[in-house]
Amino acid sequence: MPRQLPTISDVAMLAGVSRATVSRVLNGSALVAERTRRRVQDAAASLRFKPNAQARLLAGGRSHTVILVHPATDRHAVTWYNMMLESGALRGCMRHGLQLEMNLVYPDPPHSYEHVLRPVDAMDCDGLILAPPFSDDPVLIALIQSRQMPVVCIAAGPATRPLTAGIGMDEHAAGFELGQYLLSLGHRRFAFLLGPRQHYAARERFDGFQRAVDAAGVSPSDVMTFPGRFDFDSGLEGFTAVRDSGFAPTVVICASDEMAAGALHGAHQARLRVPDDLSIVSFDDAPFAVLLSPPLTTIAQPVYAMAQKAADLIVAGIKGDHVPYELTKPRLVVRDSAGPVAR
Amino acid sequence: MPRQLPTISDVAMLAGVSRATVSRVLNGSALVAERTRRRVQDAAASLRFKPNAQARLLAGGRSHTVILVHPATDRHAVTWYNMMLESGALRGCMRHGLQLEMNLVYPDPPHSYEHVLRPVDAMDCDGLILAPPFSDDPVLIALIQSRQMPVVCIAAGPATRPLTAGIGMDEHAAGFELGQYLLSLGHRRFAFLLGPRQHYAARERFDGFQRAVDAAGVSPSDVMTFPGRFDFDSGLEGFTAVRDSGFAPTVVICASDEMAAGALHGAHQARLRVPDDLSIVSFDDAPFAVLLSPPLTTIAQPVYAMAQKAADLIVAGIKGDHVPYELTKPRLVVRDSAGPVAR
DNA sequence: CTGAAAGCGCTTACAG
DNA sequence: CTGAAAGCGCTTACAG
Repeated sequence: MPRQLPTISDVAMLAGVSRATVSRVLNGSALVAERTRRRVQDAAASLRFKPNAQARLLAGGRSHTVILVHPATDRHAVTWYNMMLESGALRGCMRHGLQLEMNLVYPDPPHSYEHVLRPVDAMDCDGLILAPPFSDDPVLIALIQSRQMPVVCIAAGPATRPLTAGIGMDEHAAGFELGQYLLSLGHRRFAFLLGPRQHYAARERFDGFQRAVDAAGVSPSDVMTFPGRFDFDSGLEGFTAVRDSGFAPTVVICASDEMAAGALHGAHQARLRVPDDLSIVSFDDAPFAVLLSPPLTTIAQPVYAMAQKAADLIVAGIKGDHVPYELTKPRLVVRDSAGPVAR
Repeated sequence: MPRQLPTISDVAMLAGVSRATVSRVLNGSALVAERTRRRVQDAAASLRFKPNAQARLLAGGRSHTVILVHPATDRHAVTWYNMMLESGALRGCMRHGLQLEMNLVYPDPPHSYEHVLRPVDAMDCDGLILAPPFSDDPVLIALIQSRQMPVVCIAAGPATRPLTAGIGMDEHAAGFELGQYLLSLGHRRFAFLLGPRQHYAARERFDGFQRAVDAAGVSPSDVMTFPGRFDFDSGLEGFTAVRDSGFAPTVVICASDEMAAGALHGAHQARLRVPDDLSIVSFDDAPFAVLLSPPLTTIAQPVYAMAQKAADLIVAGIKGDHVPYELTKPRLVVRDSAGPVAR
C-alpha cells in the first residue's frame, strides 16, 4: 500500500542507461563518462531519488554493523559524553544504513584487548569506532589493523593520530584559549584540577593552559595543580584540597564540566560566591553546563558532531579510502562562572 | 572476506525444510506444525542464526522508516529529554532494522497538523512516534489514524491513551508519591512551580501532589502555586515570585528538574542553604540532577527506555497487532535537596 | 566506458 | 501445513 518510491530502475529508464551505470554514478565510480554521469544525476534529482540503504548494503554483502568501543565504568552511570557519543554515532550510522553496536569494555590492557578483538575476529562487524582511552592506545590499534579491520578514533592522542582516520578537538589550543581568557580577566593565581593522568586530552588541556600562562610571565609558583578523574566527586575533592592547601587562587580551572559541578558544590558548601569570591571554569560545554549555578564558562567540545563524523569516516574506511585524522578548533563559551579579578 | 554468517538457507538445510518454512517460524506464522517449528528453532539456535534485518525489510517492501515527532523550540536547544528520546528511539528502531527520522514541528495546531501529516500522505514512513504535546492531541491522532498509519504515543494524556499504543509514566502517582515523601519529612507549607498549562503531565504531577496533601489534611491556604514552563528560566522566575509573595514555604516543588536547577540558582543568589533553609524537589531525574548543588531529590522518569519501547510498539503496529497503552510506575530518587523540616 | 546477469538474505503470494 | 518461485532494490564481477 505504500506509494512506490523511485528506484534505481526508474532513474536508469529516465536517463536511458542501465541500472549498473546508475549504481556506478551513485557510488562515485570513476568509470563513467562525464556526460553520462550528468544525465544520471539529473534524472535522479528530478525524481528525488534516494537509494534504499538496506538494499545497498544487502547487495554489498557485509555484516553492516559498526561497533562503538566505550569505556565501561564501575557504576553503570550513563554519562552525557557517552550518550552524545552513542547518539551521534547512531545517527551517523543510520544515514549509511549501518547497524551500531556498543561494546562497553573495562580499560585494563592487555586484558581489555580480548574484549575488543573478539567481534573483530568473529567478523561480526565492518569497522570499529574507538572512544578514549582506547583511541589513545597504539598497541590496540595495531592489533585491530593487523586484522584488516577499519578503525576510527575519537579524541585520539598524538601517538595514535597518525595511525588512523578520526576526529578530535585540539585540546592544547583549548587549554591555551582558556588560559588567555582568564589572563585577560586579570587572573594571576591559578588552581588547576587535572583529569585522569592516563587521559591524553586531560594532559593537553593543562599543557595548553600552562603555555598561555607561561607566555604571560606568570610565575610557576602561582599555578598549583591537583589530581582528578573528570567526575563530580573528584571535582569536589579537588576543591577541598585547594582550600586546605591555603593556596588561595582567584580561579579554579577544572579539566571537565563534571569536575566544575563538583567544585561548585564545594564552593556553595563553603559559602563562597562564584564568581565574586572565586571564578570556576572548565572544559566540554556539556548540556548541563547552562543549568549550574552559576552557568559555566567553558570550552565547547562538539561530541555529538564528532561521533556523527566518525560514522562517515568508518564508511570511508570500509570503502578503502585513506582519510587523515581531523582536528576541530575549540570554542570558548562565556557565561557567568568567571569574572574579572578584583584589584 | 568477512566470515559468512549463517543464513536462512543454512537453517533450512539443517532442519530439513524449505526456506519459506524457516521464514514462517521466524515471523511467528500460525501455519506451521508444532514439530516443524521446534525443529527449525533448534536448528536456528544451534547455528546461532540471526536474521539479516536489511534483507528482511527489503523483502517486506516498505519504506523502513519511522518518524519521531518532536516539538521544536524557538531557541535551537538540545534538551536532555529530546536527546534521550532520540537516542532511545534510534536504538529501538535499529534493533528492528528501521530508519528513524526526526520531525521537529512547532506545536501550533491546526497549522502544525500539516507538518506532521505531510510525510504520512507522501507515504514516506511506516509509522509515527509522537512526543508530548503531540501525544496529547486526539484530533491529530485521529487524522493520522484515518490515513491507516500506525502511531505510538509517548507520555500521552488520558484523552488519547485509549486511542493508540504507547507508553508513559503514571504522573499522578508520581505527584502523589512525592507529596507523601515530603509529608513524611514534616513539610506542611508548599510552593509548587507548575509546568506549562497545556501540558498534561505537568497538570497530573500537581494533581497527584494535591491529592496526597489533601489526604493529609493540609489546608488549601498552605499550598501556593506559581506558573512555569519546565525550563531553567521559569524555575528561577518562579523562585523569585515565591520570595516576593512572602508565602515562606518549607519546600519548593518544581514540575521539572530544569526548573529545580533554576530555583536552586535563585536560592544561591538569595544566599539560602538547600535543604537547611529550604527544600527543593522535582520530577524527571534528568542526567544532570546528580550534578546540581545539592544533588536533587526527584521522581525518575525512564525516558530512554520508554523511547526504546516505543520503537517496539511501532513494529507491533506495523504488523497490525493491537497493543494497549502502558503506564510505568514512578520511582522516587532520594538525594540531598530535601530535608526534614525544622520544628 | 557500459550493459546483461547473477546474487545479497529474506518474504510472500501461489499452489498443492 | 509446506514448498517452489518470484521479487524486494541494489552491487559487482564478467564481458565487451
